[in-house]
Amino acid sequence: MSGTTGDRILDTALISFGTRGYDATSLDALAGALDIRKQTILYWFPNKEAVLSALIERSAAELSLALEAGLEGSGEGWDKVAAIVRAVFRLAARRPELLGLLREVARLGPPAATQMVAALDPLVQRANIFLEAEMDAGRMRRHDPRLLLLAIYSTVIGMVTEVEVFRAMGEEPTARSLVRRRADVLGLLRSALMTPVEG
Amino acid sequence: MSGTTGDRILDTALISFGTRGYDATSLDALAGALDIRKQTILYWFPNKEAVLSALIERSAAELSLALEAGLEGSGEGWDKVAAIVRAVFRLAARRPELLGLLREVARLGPPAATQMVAALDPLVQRANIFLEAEMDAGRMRRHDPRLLLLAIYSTVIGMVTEVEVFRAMGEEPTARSLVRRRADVLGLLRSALMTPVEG
DNA sequence: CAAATCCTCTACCAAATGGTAGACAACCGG
DNA sequence: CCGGTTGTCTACCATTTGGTAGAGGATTTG
Repeated sequence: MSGTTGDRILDTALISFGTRGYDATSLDALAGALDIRKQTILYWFPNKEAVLSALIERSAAELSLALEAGLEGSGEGWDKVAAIVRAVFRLAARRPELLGLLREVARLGPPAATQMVAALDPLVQRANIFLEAEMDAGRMRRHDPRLLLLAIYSTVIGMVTEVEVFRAMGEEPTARSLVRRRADVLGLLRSALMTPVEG
Repeated sequence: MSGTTGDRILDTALISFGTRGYDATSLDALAGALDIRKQTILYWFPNKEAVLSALIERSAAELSLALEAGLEGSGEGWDKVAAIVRAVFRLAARRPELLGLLREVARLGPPAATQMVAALDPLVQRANIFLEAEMDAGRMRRHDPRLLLLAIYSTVIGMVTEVEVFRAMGEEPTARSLVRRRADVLGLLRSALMTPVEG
């Protein structure tokens, strides 16, 4: 995967924290998955919390990178929103742990959640500015941009990370099902966000 | 709060599982909060998992009761959706643990998630039938009703339970902020779901 | 080549966890 | 008033947890 043992630890921690959860991942289990001893982890990080903290920083960076692309390129208006939503679904398919971690950290609360939100702040700012501009241009319905962002976040992240609910409802977590969900979310969001075209 | 010690245990477990989480709640802590010994818990329930299981059953019933009311009374079309969303927000204000538990159980996965979904199945069925009828009547945009339900679920539950994200973003969890979120969600959902009135 | 640095390991440890065994008091029907 | 049931407790226990202490091999550096 990557260079130092420290990096490998974070790689594995991402998967385990992002799927099983932080509490449910013991240092021993983490070490076991890497075929090293727990003391090696504690050499690279002073304690378990520090592993999470470093992981948050790294993951926020990767998340930002993946989504900034959407905010950067690709037209404006709805196209841009769609591009970002697509980017999130792409992440859900290729790196589900990353979104899982986001959710887990949100659940853990401070200080982890605070750190994650802080690390994602630039992204949030850009999104806010974009949304306001769209509203000013009359392409999007007026809303409090912060609330709007959180609503979009809830919807998309939920549709992408509530694996267990889907499984329990009989939806197998296949690539096909993910595509269907994406189409649905896109349709819903367009109706919800965009002002109807007149003509 | 209520009758038997078994009930009191569930009362307290609801709060703790629903806010701190299942893993983060030890039997000792649970007992401590009730000023009893952990062995008393293990007298009423064979093990920790059984506490969760009983709690799920009880909470699903309460949840159903609170929401069935919305599905039962109050007009049709949008009014009904709004009534249910309002019911959820009312729960968020009065019994946040209940929604917290829902979320926690969804995260825990089988068997807990499966049990919860099964217990809520009647509610889901009714909601599905309602949505299909609305679509057939042309009042709502066409969607796969299951996906639609999950999208609404994600949005509303997210906006109501992602306390930590809101806090980390500087939104204090006040009653006022909850009301604003409710208004926003209602607005968004109406645009997303309902076919525009023509005339 | 010696000394320091870097990295991983073995050996522990105290605290907490879920759970078992069984004493003991209160209560209740015959 | 007595035998059984019910409910809570004390006393343990094995396992797991996050973490410490420090030995020892490799690698770099003077």
